[in-house]
Amino acid sequence: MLSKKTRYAMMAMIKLATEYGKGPILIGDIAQSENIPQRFLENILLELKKMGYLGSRLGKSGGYYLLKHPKDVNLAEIIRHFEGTIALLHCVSEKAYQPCEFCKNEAECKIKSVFKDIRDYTFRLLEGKTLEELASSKQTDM
Amino acid sequence: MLSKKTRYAMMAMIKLATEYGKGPILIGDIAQSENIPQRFLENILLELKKMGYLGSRLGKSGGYYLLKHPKDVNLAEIIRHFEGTIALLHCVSEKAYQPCEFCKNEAECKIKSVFKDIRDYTFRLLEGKTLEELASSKQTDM
DNA sequence: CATTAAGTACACCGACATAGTGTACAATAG
DNA sequence: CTATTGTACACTATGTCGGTGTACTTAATG
Repeated sequence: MLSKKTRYAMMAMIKLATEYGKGPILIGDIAQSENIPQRFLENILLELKKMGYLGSRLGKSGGYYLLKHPKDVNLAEIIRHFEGTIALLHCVSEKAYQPCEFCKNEAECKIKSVFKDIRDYTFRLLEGKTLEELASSKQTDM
Repeated sequence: MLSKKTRYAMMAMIKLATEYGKGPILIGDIAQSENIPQRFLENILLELKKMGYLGSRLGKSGGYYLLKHPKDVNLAEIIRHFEGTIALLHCVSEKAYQPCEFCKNEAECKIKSVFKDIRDYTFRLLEGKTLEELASSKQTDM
């Protein structure tokens, strides 16, 4: 199950994608339209900024805005950052791989192949979902 | 990411499947061969017993044994029980469905369809992996 | 230049989940 | 009867999640 933080991050990014090119958007506006506690959202947006996705402007008429083009950001990257990995087991993760702590012989492990298959499928789908696509279908929010 | 408890449960079940029909297996033997802390494993086996998968015998020559045939138990049920759901979002879960707390119009939500797709694929694969299949390939452990 | 509206920084916190452990008891084989 | 096994369940240590508190910095505007 994804954490709230991850879901909030996705929602905020999609919102910012729908407003792409319109200049800075207030945290408060995002919080309100996406139903996210504002103080929590501040932390998340700051984190997304440090990841290089967002820019911000201080002071009056400040706010956050997408730095990258919506077609260049997909759900896989966002989820991977906030969840640590896409995979259900470390031993099948690409970016957070750790050798299995139990397996005596990973190559022969049949469980591993199922989870690897699941991770690959999941990754492929999430990677294919760009903010552009998600924003365009957004009469409604997530 | 799956919890240790879930992984331990899967491993213990596979181990018991490899010993299916051989009578009760000691907790200690499972703990040792699968590298699971014994006291923790006790809790897990008890839980699996309450789920109806395992039987047990007390006293000398006691232990746990699979009640169901290994071909009648799959990974999906085990994971679902210990993780609560297979899905990454409640709103796409079959067994732990909850309406999306954010979505104003779930039917139109494009994110939902991706996660539904992922859940369905994951479930299909895990459901197809029976203990019988996993035990037969088990020169090595998970 | 003062005021006000924004984001920034980061420490802190309560609640809950995870991963166990302690202790005492009950059943069974031999 | 006794040793060996599982049973029961309360407890605990640690970490993560989902925030909040407080003070500060920057920028627009009038």
